Amino acid sequence: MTTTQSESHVLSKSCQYALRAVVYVARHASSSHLIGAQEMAESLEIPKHFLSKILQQLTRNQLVSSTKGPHGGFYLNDVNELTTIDRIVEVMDGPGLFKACVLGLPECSSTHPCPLHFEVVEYRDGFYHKLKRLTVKELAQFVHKGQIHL
Amino acid sequence: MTTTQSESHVLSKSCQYALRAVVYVARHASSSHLIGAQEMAESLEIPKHFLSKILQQLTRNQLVSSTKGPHGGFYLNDVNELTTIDRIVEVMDGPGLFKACVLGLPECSSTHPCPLHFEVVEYRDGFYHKLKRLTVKELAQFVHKGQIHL
DNA sequence: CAAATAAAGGATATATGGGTCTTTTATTCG
DNA sequence: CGAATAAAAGACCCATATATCCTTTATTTG
Repeated sequence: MTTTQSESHVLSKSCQYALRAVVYVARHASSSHLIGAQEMAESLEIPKHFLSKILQQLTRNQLVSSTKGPHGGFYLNDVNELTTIDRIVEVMDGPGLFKACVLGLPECSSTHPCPLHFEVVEYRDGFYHKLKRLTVKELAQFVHKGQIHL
Repeated sequence: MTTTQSESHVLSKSCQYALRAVVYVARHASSSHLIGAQEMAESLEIPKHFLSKILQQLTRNQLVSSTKGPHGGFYLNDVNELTTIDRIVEVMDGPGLFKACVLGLPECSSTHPCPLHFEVVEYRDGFYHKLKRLTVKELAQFVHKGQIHL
């Protein structure tokens, strides 16, 4: 009797790492003091090379900024700080996530719904709109307060 | 520039298949007319052998009933029909899903929250409680109405 | 009982996300 | 300029979800 349970998750690990990294950068970096992938990987306990890949991807999509060389590293410019969380998710996990059917059907909408559609849309959409309204800057500020941790 | 987007999902494919299969059985099987994995796989366009495995797992956990041999197949007994959807999800994807942190942190709760915790708990919990209140029987009945499809 | 049927079960293959390693490019500083 | 530093980029490996195949067990029917 082998009870195999597949792992499932709302956000991919890459995306989770990306969000934590961005918040970390928002909190610890400034234009005069950049943060390296090394330090970030250690603090957040994320595999270094994997994190580098993720930061690359974020940089390419202009969600974080970087410079090479000594004292180089990552930081957020004024535009980056106003990135909304849904953008990061979109870049990492693709645009399909917030539109996808719970049951995995290719066609599922209010005009052609799966049996679960009307039962659960509100949670998917609510989640989406929340992330759409939340900026990196705001999210990072939460960390100051109370017991909030990364 | 390789923009790798990992696919993410709330429910694993196995779980999605499981839910669709159970609803299919609820709608098409009766104690006098069982449904075979073959027919189900074709109708739902799910790989047959993979579906068989899933049905096995559901049967072992007594969420569906089955008999072997000619005219054998799957059906739901009175108890099976009252299974709530969250049970199926739990059996397929494990119990962790509805408790898991969005950011993947091992410790995350209202007393020790991640930055996103209070922003999104309501959607995770709302989703969970919805599935907890919904039975297979009820879900299957939705399919009768309107344009709902599997 | 024998043959046929279909689920149960186990072993194995494939695809993908996750993770590692090495080389190249850009930048800083002595 | 040359050495050191750190990101960018590409190749590669590993674990797991997904998918397939084959054998065994149970049940029905002639």
